[in-house]
Amino acid sequence: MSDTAQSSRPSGRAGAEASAPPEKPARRSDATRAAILSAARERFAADGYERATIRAIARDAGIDPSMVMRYYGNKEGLFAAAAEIDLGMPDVIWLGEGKRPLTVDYVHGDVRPVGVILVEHFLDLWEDSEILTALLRVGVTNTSGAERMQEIFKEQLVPVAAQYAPDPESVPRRAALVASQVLGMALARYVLRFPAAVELSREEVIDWLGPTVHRYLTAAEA
Amino acid sequence: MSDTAQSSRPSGRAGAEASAPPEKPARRSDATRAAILSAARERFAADGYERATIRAIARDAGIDPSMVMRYYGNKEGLFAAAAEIDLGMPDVIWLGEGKRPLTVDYVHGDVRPVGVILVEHFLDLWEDSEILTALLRVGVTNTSGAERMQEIFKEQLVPVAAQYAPDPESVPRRAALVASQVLGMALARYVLRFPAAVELSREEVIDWLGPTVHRYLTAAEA
DNA sequence: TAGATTCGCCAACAAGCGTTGACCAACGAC
DNA sequence: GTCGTTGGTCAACGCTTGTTGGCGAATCTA
Repeated sequence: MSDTAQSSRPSGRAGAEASAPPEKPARRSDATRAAILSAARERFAADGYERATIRAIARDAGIDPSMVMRYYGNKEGLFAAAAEIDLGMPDVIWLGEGKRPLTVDYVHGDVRPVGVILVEHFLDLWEDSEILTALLRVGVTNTSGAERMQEIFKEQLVPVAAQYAPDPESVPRRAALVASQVLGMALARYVLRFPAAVELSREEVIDWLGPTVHRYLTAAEA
Repeated sequence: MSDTAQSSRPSGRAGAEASAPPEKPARRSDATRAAILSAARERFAADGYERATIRAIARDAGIDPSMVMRYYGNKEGLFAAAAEIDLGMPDVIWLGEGKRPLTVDYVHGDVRPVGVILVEHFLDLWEDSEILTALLRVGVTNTSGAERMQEIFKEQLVPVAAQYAPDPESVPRRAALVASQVLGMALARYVLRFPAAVELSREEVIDWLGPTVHRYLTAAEA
């Protein structure tokens, strides 16, 4: 409850600057907010939802627990804010036409099979930040965490699958298959830390999973 | 602390019966113990470690919370007892020699590719009981849960991989790859419940994952 | 029948949780 | 300088958790 500031945007700062993002007050407490969010991601990633206590997060951020409540309403709200994720899926286009369709990743100027590009991209995502670990650890035991994962799957992975599936009706199925393999490797490697999965080199993971993902996306149905 | 009964096994019941399993006192409270264990598995599967409270488990089992402590020492002990799992991996042998090695499952008299047999077996495991769901939900946020999964992986899945890997040195890697795909599908389908993964028919899962698992086990390295 | 043991319930504990509201200090506008 | 707004701390609340010890009833042993 309470909007933090409902009747207090009369003066010059609110709607006068750039108009691309509708609102950006730039408050004095932004540093604190960011510290809370960062600490929350760390704790959620390390401990999951229940054991990541607001008190511990506040301690990590160097502030009082009540600040968390003030800025994010409650624990659910804090998690929702911390689990705001953009997978940044590579902007790819279809190049091949025969048996081995290729794609180009505009950002990296890469021309390789989709499967390989995607697996590499996911490895980067999981290793560059702990936010996906947090989401997975929470999603497994928390309803709203699982719903968040479903949204991300639907809004960010399905569209990629739609570019490659030979049959539009099979798109969600294919996306689910890709998710199962990618999430499964993340689970074994970054969450459960199976030694044999951790010891796989980046190249090995790409070489083994790339073709699998590629097949899930592009192969004719059984 | 306290062994439940340290100086109280003098009389005739203890070591007198069948000698195959070393000890089987057959206590009067076995029904209660079983009820607790069953309720615990349900709760751990549904809620994960933290939210599966001893009080809730006791309520489900229709007894007092203190009974749980008496019989299993503490919550950790209860989980350890509830997570005692035998995957019952099919007793398989190598039949093929060319490109498509086959196996026979002695129990079912089945002759098909290993990948298919394994995927089918895991589907049965996940659907016939909630114990694997419990283990996965707990393993993701709880250290001893994760360790339990590592043990099961090492003792029950790696030996299967050892029968098929062309190179003995690659066995753990291949087992990890298989685990990543099988666990990933279980995660998407039974834990996170991605609609697209839930809607896959049993046959579709087998047709898509079977070849993947088969390749992870038997293909030459990249 | 007498005694010991097992089984179960009850009441309580110390600790930790999310959350709240009162209060003080710094800042910005006029 | 004054005053409203914001940023932050402190102490406490009601509740739930894992865990403990005592006590009565049922059961087994003899």
